[in-house]
Amino acid sequence: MAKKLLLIDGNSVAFRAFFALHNQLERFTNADGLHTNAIYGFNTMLDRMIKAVEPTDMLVAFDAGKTTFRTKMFDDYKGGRAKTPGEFSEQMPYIKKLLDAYGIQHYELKDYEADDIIGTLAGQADAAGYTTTVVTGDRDLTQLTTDQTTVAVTVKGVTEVERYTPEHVQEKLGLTPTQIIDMKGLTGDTSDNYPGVTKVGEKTAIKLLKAYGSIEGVYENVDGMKKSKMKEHLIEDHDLATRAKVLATIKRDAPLTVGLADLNYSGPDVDQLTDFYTEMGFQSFLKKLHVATDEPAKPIDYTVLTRDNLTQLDQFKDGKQLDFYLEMPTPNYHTSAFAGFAIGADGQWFISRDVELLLAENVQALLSSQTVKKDVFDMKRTMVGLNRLGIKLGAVDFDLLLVSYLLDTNDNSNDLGSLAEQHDYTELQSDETVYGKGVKRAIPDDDQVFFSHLAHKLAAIAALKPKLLKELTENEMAGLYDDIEKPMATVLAQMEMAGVSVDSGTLKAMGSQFKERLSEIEQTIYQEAGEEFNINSPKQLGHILFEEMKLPVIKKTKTGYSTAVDVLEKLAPQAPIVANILQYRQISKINSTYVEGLLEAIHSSDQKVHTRYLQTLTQTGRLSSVDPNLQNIPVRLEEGRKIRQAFVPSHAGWQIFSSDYSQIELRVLAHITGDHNLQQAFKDGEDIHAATAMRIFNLPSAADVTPNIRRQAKAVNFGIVYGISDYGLSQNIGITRKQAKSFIDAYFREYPGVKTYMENIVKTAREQGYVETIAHRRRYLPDIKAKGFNQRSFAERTAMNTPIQGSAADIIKIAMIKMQDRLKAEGLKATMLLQVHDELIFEAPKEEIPVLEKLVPSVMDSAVKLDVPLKVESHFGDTWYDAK
DNA sequence: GATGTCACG
DNA sequence: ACGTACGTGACATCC
Repeated sequence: MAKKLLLIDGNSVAFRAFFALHNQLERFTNADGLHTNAIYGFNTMLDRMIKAVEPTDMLVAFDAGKTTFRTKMFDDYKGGRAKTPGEFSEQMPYIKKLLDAYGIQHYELKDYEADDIIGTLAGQADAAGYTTTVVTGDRDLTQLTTDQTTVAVTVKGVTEVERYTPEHVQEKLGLTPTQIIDMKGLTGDTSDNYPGVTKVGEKTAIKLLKAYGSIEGVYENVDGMKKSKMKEHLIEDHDLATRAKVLATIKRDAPLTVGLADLNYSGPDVDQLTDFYTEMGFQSFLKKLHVATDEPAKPIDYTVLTRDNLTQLDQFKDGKQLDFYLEMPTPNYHTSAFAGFAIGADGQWFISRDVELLLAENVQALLSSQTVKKDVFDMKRTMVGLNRLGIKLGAVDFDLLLVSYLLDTNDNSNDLGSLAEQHDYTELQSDETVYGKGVKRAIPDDDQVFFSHLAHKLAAIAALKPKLLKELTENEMAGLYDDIEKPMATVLAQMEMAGVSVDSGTLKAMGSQFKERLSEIEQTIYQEAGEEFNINSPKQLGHILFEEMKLPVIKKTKTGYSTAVDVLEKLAPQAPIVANILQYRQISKINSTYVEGLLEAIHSSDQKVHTRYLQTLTQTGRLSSVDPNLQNIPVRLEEGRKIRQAFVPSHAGWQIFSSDYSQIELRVLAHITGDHNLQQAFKDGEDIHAATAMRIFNLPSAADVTPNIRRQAKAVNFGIVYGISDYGLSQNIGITRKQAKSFIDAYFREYPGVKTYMENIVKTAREQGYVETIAHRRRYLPDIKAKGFNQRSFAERTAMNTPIQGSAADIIKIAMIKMQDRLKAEGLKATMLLQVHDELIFEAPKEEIPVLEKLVPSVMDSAVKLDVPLKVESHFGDTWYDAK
């Protein structure tokens, strides 16, 4: 196995940890009065790094004492430093004790600093082909960076690190890692108290090194430099620079008495660590430790169900409730195999791997019964799964997944075990623990292991039901659950099962056209660039555009030059290659995601795609769609829109019918803010963007609203919904920040109710910790009180946006439930297929189209009663493309 | 697995 | 001065 070495600069990280938690110094003491903040912080860092690196070998290096070869060389090395606080020193022995419990080597060497130990080992590790990570709080160690050695420097506290690779050093400083030593030589180091060349700081040093490569190079050329103060200083301080370089150079050949062979890391000694945490009073680590150490599952009673004992289930016939769980090993329940099931109540659990047993008459009767209530985890998944076996699931009472999502959208997991644990039910292991993860994930062969896991799942559902339903009622969300989300799950299951027919012939034809065009554009681009490269690689593309072709850099990303559309659009006039790249990107996106991706998703059995709507994912209450995502099929640009021609009705003589809410979010805004002017505009049926334009730009008549002015007003309207900032608006429509600010001020002046609402909703969020939608859907916003401006601002914008986006989601969900009822009640063949946030898409026999044209809008616009009217527009045609 | 990019509302 | 629009998912690249 590949060796991965983690080297930690003990003193430096401990010191960082001490100061990161310095303001909490008095909170962090154990029963004996020992300060523990540095130990705690060190442990946190250790856990994170071990998790991130997954090292096979580890060592923590410490400084040995006051004197080192550096102080021998220069008395005042690290002189003038403030005395180490006693509260810090007292913790050092315990950090070493912590390391012992972790089974991690630690080492110090007389006359050498921790850096030198690390430098030496990292060098040996590179030579031996290890991958090495160095953790330190000291930027100087970045000189150790190589292709195999990454240096992670702590920033802000100890848990966040900046990773230096040779590329990152190059990008940040424009230097190679070894040139960092020369830089330190030129600049000196005030914290280590040694001077370099007078008046030479980082900037000057980098410039010199870029020109001459090294300190030696600088001095070889110093005579030829033109006369300047800098030249004088360089000559005058030559000795200082030479000495500083030696001081800054980390030893790669310290006489260590440990070697790579001694560093094997195989995990902590849990007993020893438990004792240590107990001594330190680290409750949270104690808890984590015992969660992390896969405790064996608690024994649980269950009965293996067979053909011979099926009648035992008849005891539940007259029962009021029954727990049921159907295990499918992969996420996509439209295609997953069946691994088994569990059924029962009140601690009587019946388990089997054989889902055929569910087809037995008495079992089917229980599942489809309208009087025997079922408690499950993920009813939609269960319904679709059972449907594949030809079984209906009737009368679901409690869906643990759905309820726990509603209670807190933040901690939603799709794993029953993790979810149960979040609600303090710890007897159920996670699927990852029992089944494994990644390629190793598999249903256990061992019946005992698998069956007890399934039995535990039922036990968890049963145990959590009363508690969670009580919380739901306390939070006024019982109605949301009973009247919206639960029926919604059934409707969604039906839509998913129905699926949408996709004409693969159309897609394939489009695909070959796209491929042809792509290779043409590709050749043009290569010619314009003068070389071949991977256009899909932002890294290579950035190199070509900004280094080879020297185009101006407009925006940078974390890792390099940004090549996003807005950047490329600005560059397009300067070089023809840019327009071609944009074209290439557009087509390649359409082809890979929507032609090839969609073709992959077509079920060969019925030539349809069956998406899965994720009902318990978004923070606002919207749905999301995966596998394939049918909520982002292109529409804005004609090129992509053509993809919709491949979405066709599943029967001859049928058509696609679509209805969408017009401006639903702005209508919701008008409703919940109660703003008179905004409400009036909708009541009068005005063009809302034009109306806003007239108001904020103070235009006398509708004739004065030019398309451009309307576009700007539209952006302001959107901005308001998103929780506006002047900067955001200015970026969006390309105006100055000041102009944007004046637009916003004007908006709030004209719509004062909106202003009051925005102020109040943020205040409410701060006071109660959450915001809610018209259907009482909650979103908790813990960051609303965050110290960081950025975090807090984000939470504030979210507080403004969520009630709007979320209420719109509530409305269309209600409409969908009513719609499905009406289709059935009216005896229509029309089928609801898709939901795209504010629109519903159906397929129907041509004859039913006139019916739908009346029925769908009337159901949608009467779904809820708002203070403003809801408006719905409809379209239809032979394909989704034509329903426009 | 993270990152950048781009498709949608 | 902070550094930004809200909510999603899929793909390709590169480590």
